Amino acid sequence: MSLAESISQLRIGSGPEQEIARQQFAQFIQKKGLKQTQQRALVLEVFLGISGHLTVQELAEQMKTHEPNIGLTTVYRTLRLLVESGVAEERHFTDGQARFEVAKLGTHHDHLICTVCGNIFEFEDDEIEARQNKIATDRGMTIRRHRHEIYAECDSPNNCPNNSSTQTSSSS
Amino acid sequence: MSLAESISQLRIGSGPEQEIARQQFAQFIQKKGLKQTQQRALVLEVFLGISGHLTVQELAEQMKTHEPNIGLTTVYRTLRLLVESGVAEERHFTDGQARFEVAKLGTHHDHLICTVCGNIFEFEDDEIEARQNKIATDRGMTIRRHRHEIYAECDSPNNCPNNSSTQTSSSS
DNA sequence: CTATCTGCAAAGGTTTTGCAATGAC
DNA sequence: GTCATTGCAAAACCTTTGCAGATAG
Repeated sequence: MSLAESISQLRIGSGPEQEIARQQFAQFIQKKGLKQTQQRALVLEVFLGISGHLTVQELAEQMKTHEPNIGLTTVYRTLRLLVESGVAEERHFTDGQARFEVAKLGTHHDHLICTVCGNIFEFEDDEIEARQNKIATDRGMTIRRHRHEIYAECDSPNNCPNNSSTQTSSSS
Repeated sequence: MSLAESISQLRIGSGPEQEIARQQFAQFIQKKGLKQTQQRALVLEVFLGISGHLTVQELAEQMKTHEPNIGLTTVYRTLRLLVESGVAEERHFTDGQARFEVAKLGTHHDHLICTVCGNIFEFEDDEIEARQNKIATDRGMTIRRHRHEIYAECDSPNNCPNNSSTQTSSSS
């Protein structure tokens, strides 16, 4: 089957993190009494293979290069399962679209978003994390999670790999 | 006209912050060659009068108590102008809906959200702001704005004024 | 074989757009 | 008088749901 071949191909070049994610998802599927299907495997592999913050549309596009018959609905449903299983994380930036990224367990990474080219960088700062904890504990509260997004303009567009493509019309 | 009367009424009780916002919006309108209309004034006044994070629907509802004929489209369009002018800020929490809040000029207020009672506190931390700036400038970027939300649980529910109800109003 | 899964189409909800009439300047 | 603005309806958009056929266990 070409679908199975695609999945095997995609697996080449994967690291230990991907392996953990696969096991995590497989366990989740079993525990819930669900079934392991080729479509789910494909969604997982494509998702793991792409590092970034993907919309469902972008993911579905990539998916279709491997299996044109895959339905948008399946991508949505599988993505929800991936979030439930802890493999993926769902985020909402300023546009109305949901974006998904690989959940990196333990490491908090926040986002620096370029308002010129839409590029998304990740950052982490222990000092900020520490101050956050203080802010919460000062009020007798315990942090569950947090979200930190910085929207900035790149001074030199060379920074941004995709400054000439996918422009979102903004002029001010 | 009842619309004008509504606007006048709404203005009563406003503080200096609202006055600044009005001027800012008026300047924006003029600079852009746009026109000052009663609908825009009403949207602005209702928006300024409500402290909180409102969806367009909620705002439109409030609007209709003053002027039933106002269209949802106008609310959307005016809200966009308010964001452009810097008077309002648009946010996206986990649901798909956009929420708007009054942009408090100069003072960055970030959010500490209690996951137990839904209360929203505001905080500000110079150290965090400084680290943010460094993160952006290190990559040759200039910060336009940022978004920092901490989700936490209150240890002692007494902290939270509205832990027993579902109020979203703040007491400052 | 049975229960889940898939893909299509249709529905759901939020936001945008086209257009004739209205209103601001 | 001119050009932006309004409100309605319709479209566009993202996401979910219903259903008959296909598939995993």
